[in-house]
Amino acid sequence: MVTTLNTPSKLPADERRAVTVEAVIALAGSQNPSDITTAAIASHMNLTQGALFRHFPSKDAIWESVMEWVADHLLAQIDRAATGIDSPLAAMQAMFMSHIDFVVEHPGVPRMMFGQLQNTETTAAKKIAQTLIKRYAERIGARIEQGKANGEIAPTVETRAAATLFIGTVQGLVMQSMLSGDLARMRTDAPGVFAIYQRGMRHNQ
Amino acid sequence: MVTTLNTPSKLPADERRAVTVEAVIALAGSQNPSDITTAAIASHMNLTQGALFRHFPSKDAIWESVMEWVADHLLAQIDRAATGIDSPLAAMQAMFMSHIDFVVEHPGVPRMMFGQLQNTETTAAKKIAQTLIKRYAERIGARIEQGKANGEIAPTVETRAAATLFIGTVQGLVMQSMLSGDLARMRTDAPGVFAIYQRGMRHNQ
DNA sequence: CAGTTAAGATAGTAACCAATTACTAGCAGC
DNA sequence: GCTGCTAGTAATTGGTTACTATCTTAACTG
Repeated sequence: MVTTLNTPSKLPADERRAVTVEAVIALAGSQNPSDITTAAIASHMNLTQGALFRHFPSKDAIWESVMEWVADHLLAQIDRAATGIDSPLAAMQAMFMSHIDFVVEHPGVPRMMFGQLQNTETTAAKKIAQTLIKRYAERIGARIEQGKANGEIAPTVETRAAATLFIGTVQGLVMQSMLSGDLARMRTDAPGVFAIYQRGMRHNQ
Repeated sequence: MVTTLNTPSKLPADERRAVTVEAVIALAGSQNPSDITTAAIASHMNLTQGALFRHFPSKDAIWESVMEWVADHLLAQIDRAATGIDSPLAAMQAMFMSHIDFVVEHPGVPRMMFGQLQNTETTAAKKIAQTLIKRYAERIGARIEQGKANGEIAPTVETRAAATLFIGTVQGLVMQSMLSGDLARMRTDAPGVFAIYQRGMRHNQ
């Protein structure tokens, strides 16, 4: 009756791919993504290096899967945070905080995003990262337009600039916490930072 | 009378080091810093790879020199932009625009900064990058305090949060332009973005 | 102009990395 | 109980990288 709770040494292909993605995300939390080797990925999941290539045709394909995971989960998380909130500014605040939570839970994610966007050749993984940010900006932009129609947001605000600033604000927080090495600091700093953003957007009265 | 204007084949050590730094900055403008090889650096300056190690003990030492160059020049540029401007908010705007100009002129710089900050081991180059951002934040923080005393900036604004947001704002613009591949877009988007920031900071009346 | 030396060329080396290959254990279905 | 499939191992390959040892040359200097 000694049932082992460890993952079995052999996994079906789709599960193995999922575990691989998780391994990469975990590793990115503690080292520069650009020097995560296939050997490191494999050893982190108790597998030999060569076995990885039974499930992925190349290392690039691994990155592609990882970035897909990131895009799906991040967008789902901010969508979930914003549902049921009528006020555009309040919805944006919920998305902001939920994004921060996501990063604190998965510290490897911003590192991977930065890493992908630095590639000058357009890899598949980079394209996914680009699409993610584009969709993110669209969601924010829609709320801003709502807010303008609403009277909540000043009509003089440029929508594209405001969406850029929103994303930049998150990135700034991430960067500062990467500098200090204290990820939790992001959560405590977030409200004050967002307050200034909100103040810049809100229509007086 | 055929005086060649080309740089001579041999250079004194200090000049060679300066040229090396420039080569790295140029290369970072068109490729991921983490795969700039010593061979690529050397060939970009018409030198053999081995010759580099006459002037630098290691590749890390090259990165150290490069980051020193960045820190010195960026801080000098924003200081120059702000001198003689009494209004804190106006000074911050000048620093903002001047920072954007710096990045447009040296597109490799943000890439290198991101690259350095992703290293988890604390290299000498990373320490310089950290110090740079710390000093930058101090300069911005000082202006914010001036503005509060001045009555120009709302007293409710948290100084640290506002400094974080300032830097994040620049980073957001950089990131968006890296996404689109259109660096010049940064210049056109910058005023609208800064306007929102300024609106969030300013004391009403 | 001769002698010195700093700077560069050439040709390595050891370490590392992604990808491939030959082989094997375990299981399912006829 | 054999057959074939799936997932894995272990060893190896070709290529790249930072760094070095040794020889060569260009540029000052007295």
